[in-house]
Amino acid sequence: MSSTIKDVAKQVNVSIATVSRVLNGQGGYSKATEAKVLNAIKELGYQPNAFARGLINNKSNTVAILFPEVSSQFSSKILRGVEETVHGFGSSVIVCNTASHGQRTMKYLQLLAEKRVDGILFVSEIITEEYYDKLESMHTPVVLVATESYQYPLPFVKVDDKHAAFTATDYLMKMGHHKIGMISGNKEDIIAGQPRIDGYKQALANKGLTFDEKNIVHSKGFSFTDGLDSLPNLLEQAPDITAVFAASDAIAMGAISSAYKMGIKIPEDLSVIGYDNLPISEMSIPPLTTVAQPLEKMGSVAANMLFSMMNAGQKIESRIMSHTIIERESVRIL
Amino acid sequence: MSSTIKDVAKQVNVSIATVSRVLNGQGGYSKATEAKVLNAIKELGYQPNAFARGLINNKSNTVAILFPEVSSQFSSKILRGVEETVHGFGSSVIVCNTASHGQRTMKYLQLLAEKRVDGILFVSEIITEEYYDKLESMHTPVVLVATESYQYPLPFVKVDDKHAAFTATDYLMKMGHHKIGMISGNKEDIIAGQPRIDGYKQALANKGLTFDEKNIVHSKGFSFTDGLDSLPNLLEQAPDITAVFAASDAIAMGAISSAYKMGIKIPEDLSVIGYDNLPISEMSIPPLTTVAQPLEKMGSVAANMLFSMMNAGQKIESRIMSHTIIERESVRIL
DNA sequence: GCATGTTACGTAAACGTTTACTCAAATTTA
DNA sequence: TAAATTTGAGTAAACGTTTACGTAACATGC
Repeated sequence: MSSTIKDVAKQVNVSIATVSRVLNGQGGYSKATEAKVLNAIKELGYQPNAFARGLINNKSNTVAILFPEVSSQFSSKILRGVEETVHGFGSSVIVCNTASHGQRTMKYLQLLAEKRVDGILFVSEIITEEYYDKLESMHTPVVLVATESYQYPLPFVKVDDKHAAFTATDYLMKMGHHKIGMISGNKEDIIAGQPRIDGYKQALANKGLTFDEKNIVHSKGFSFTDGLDSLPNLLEQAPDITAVFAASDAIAMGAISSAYKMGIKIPEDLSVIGYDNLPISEMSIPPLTTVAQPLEKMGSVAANMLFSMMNAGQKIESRIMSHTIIERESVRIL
Repeated sequence: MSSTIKDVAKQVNVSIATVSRVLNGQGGYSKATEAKVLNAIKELGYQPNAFARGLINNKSNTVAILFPEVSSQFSSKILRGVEETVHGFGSSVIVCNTASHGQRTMKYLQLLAEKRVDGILFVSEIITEEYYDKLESMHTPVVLVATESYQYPLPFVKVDDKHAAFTATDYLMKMGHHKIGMISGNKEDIIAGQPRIDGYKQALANKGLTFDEKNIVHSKGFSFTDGLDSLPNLLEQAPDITAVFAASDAIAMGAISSAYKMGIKIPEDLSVIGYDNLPISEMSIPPLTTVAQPLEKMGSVAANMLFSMMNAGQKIESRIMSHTIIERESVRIL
C-alpha cells in the first residue's frame, strides 16, 4: 500500500542505505543525491515505518502513563504537563486507566512490555510487589508521580504532603483560627492520607495547640461527595471549629456545598482551605483558598526525568516540588 | 536483553513456527508441546515483540485521539470512554494535545502515520483541507467526536447542538421564563457556536417570542472566565432578563460566580442553565441545571465505530447522541 | 496393502528498516 | 607522481515475528 524505502531507492536509483542515510541526516552523500532523494520521498508520499525502525533500534518513542482515574482534573493536569514535554522530545504518550485495579494494571504492563515503551509514569498509585517485579523485568525507566514507594527504589516527583498539610494548617492559624477541623480523606492512604493528617497535627502542636480527635473526620476517599457527606459529621463532633482543612479540593468543594445547604456561610461562619489547586477551586463560591501542587509542572518534570534516565541510563534523584498557598476567599481573617 | 521466540524454540527444541502457533493459539500442535512451550515462555519471561508483529501484520493495536486541550473536564470525560473501550479491544490509546494549532496537529499526524496507528479520533476540532489530505494519505479510519465536517465525508458522533440548545431554551420557557438571555461562546465556531445560537432563537420563535439582539452576548470562547466577564455585559444590555442560557457549563459557572459578586442570587434573581453536564456542574452553588452531552458514552461509541471500520472496512454511519436536561437547582420556576 | 487424509511440525521468505563492512573514485598530501 | 586520505555510495546481515509451503508419521477406508 504505502511506499517503502525501497521504492524511494529505486526511483532515485540509489541503494536503500543511501536513502536511510539522508532520512537520518547522517551524512555520507552529496548535495545532489540528497535533493533527489528528498524529492522522491515527497513525490511518493513515503512515511518511514516505525515498526521497522523500532525493531532495529529497540526504541518506540513512546512513553506510558498510568492513572487510577484518567478523567479527573488532577490526572488531566498532570497529563497536560507530561504530554507537552514528551511531545517536545518527539515521542508520544499512551494513557492507561488502571482504576486502581491490580489485574487491570498488570494487563496494561504486559501490553506496554510488548510495545516496548521507553518509559513509564505511575501516577498516584502505590507500587505492589507484583508491579515492581514486572517493571524490573521490563528494564524500563519508571518514575512515580504524586506518590512514592518506601519499599522499592523508584524515583518520584511529588509534593511533601506532610509539609504541605502543615503549611495549610499553619496558614489557618496565622489567620487567627484556633479551633481547626480536618476532613482527612482516606486515612489508609499511605501517601495522601496519613501524612496530611500528620502535617495537620504537627502544625497544631507547633503552636502549642492540643490535637483533639473530635476535630477530625476521615472520609472514604478524596471526592466531592466525601466532602459533602463529611462536613455535617465534623460539625456535629466539633461544633465550635471556625475553620476546616480539607485534604483535597474536591473534599473542600463538597464541604462548601454542604455548608451552603446547611445555611452556613463561607467564610463568615466557617473558613475552609483545600489541597491541590485544581481548576475548580477558582470556580468555587467563594473562590477556594488552597495549597497548590504544581501538577502540570510535576508532569513535565517527571517526563524530563524519564528522558534523562532513558538517555543517560543513570539513576535519577527524586524531586520534592514546592507547594504554595493560593489565597482566595474561603478563609476569613479573625 | 529480553528473550525472543528463538530462545523459547531452542529451549523446547521445536521450531519458532511452532512457538508462534501456540502463541497465537492457531492449532497444529499437540497438547504436550503446547504445555512445554507455555512453560518455557513463563520460565524465560518471554514477551512477544510488538515491533516484529506490527511489521508483519501492519497493525499497531493503537489508536490516537487528538484534543484541542487535553486537560479539560470535557476532554477527560471523552477520553475516559475511549480508553475504556479501546482497552477492551486489547489496544492502547495515544493522546495528542493539538492546542488547536495547525502545525502541531500536522506534526502529530505525521508521527501517527509513522507509528501506523489503526485509527484516529478527532475531538472538537474542525477539519481543514490539510488535515483531510493527510488523513486520506494515511488510509486510516477516522471518526470525529463532538464535531463534524460539512466538507469531508468523515463519520462523527455528537449531540445535535441546535436541538440541544433548543431544548435548553425551551426548558427555561416551560419553567415560566419569557425574558431569556444567552451567553453564546465563540459565535465563529461552526459547531458549538452558531448552532447553539440558532437553537436558542428557534425555541424563542417556536413560542412566539421575538428575538432581541440585546439579549445575547458573544464571548470569546467557552471558558469560565468568558462567563465571568460576560454576565455583567449581558445584564447591562438586558437588565430585565430572568434567565440565561449559557453555551457551556464553564460559562455558566463563570456567570454564577459573577452573579455572586454582584449580589445577584441564583436562582432567585436569575436562573441559569448550562450545556455539557461536566462534573463541575454538580459542584456548583447552587448545583447547575444543564443539558447533558453523554461525553463518556460518546467516547465509547466513537471508539467502537473506529473498530468497526478497522475490521469491516465499511463506511460507518454517523451517530447523533441524544441530549437530556439534568434538572438541578439553578433554574427557578416562575 | 495401497491410496488418501490428517496431524504435527520444520524451513525459509517476507515485513521495512539500520548499519557494519566494503570499495571505487576523487581529492589531498608529500 | 605516487601514496594516503576522504567522499559517496553499495551489499548484506540483522532485528523478531508470521505464514505459505513442504513433509514425515500416522490413521483411515476399502
